[in-house]
Amino acid sequence: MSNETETTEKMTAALRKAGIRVTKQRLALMQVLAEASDHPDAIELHERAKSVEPSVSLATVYRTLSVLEEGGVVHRHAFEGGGARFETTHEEHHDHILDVDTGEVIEFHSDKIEQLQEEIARALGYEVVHHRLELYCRKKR
Amino acid sequence: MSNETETTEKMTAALRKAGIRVTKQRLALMQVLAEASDHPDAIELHERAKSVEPSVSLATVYRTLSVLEEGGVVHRHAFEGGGARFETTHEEHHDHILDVDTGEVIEFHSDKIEQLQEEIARALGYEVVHHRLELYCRKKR
DNA sequence: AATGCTTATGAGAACCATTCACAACTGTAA
DNA sequence: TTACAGTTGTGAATGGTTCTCATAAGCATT
Repeated sequence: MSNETETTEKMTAALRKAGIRVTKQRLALMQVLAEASDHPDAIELHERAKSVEPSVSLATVYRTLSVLEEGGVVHRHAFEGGGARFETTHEEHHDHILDVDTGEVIEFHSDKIEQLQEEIARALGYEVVHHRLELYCRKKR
Repeated sequence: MSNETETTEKMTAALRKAGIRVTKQRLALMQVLAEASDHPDAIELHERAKSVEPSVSLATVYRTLSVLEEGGVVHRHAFEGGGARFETTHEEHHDHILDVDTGEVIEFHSDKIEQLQEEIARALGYEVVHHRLELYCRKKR
């Protein structure tokens, strides 16, 4: 059994379980997302998905991404400049460093910062629903 | 001498100093910005500016906001949902809490968080050019 | 005050990412 | 295999923002 078939079967099972119909378009996009280690935008995901399954339309990419986002499978990021970029949800929450010169995205996490955020919100009578922390950076030389 | 005239003169001087032509549209928008204590978007600023000087067009609002942003007079924020929102640059840098129910914006600042950000970036070989920290919150009850 | 040069303006078209509308198609359960 | 609800591709619509271009206005110089 090839790896491809294996992942496809897993995805099929996951969709069935969630009561979402298994279509070739959805499988193609999910495969592309699973293989992506960067943070592609919808256009890029559309390109990649088309090379797996040519019948995928951009509208379906957007529709599927919304479904997957609601299901907690992917995260949508609105970094500065350009459209939304996506990544598959993985184990740990993290924030992002963006290289302002290359556009590269680096992930990081700080419990201390998260804790301080909670404290600040609490002191003002709020509780944090979610947050956005992006460091726009330049490589030191 | 009325207060209005006084601020108008100050703004006129500031524009002249920066080598930017003084127009009634720019004065109107700057007055509106100076009076705003919230974080209005371009449409809202256009509404307010029109009530001061009816000839202000939306295009000019956008153009002027860009000029003022480049000059460091205003900050542009891209919070989740809807268009950009603006505020006049004041003394201290700060981040934002957004009430997810009301859309209200609260400003806060944490030296500790800023310091941790620097440390994290430095450890990864980067220096922070600017950052974005937004806490999407709900009022505690 | 009139001149001339340059920049700013209003109106509406253009843009771009994203969503929508709808008729055709397809997955799924019976 | 059928029937029906969920999904799809296409192309049009949307909404915020920027652009184009002819006209208007600011400002330094007479």
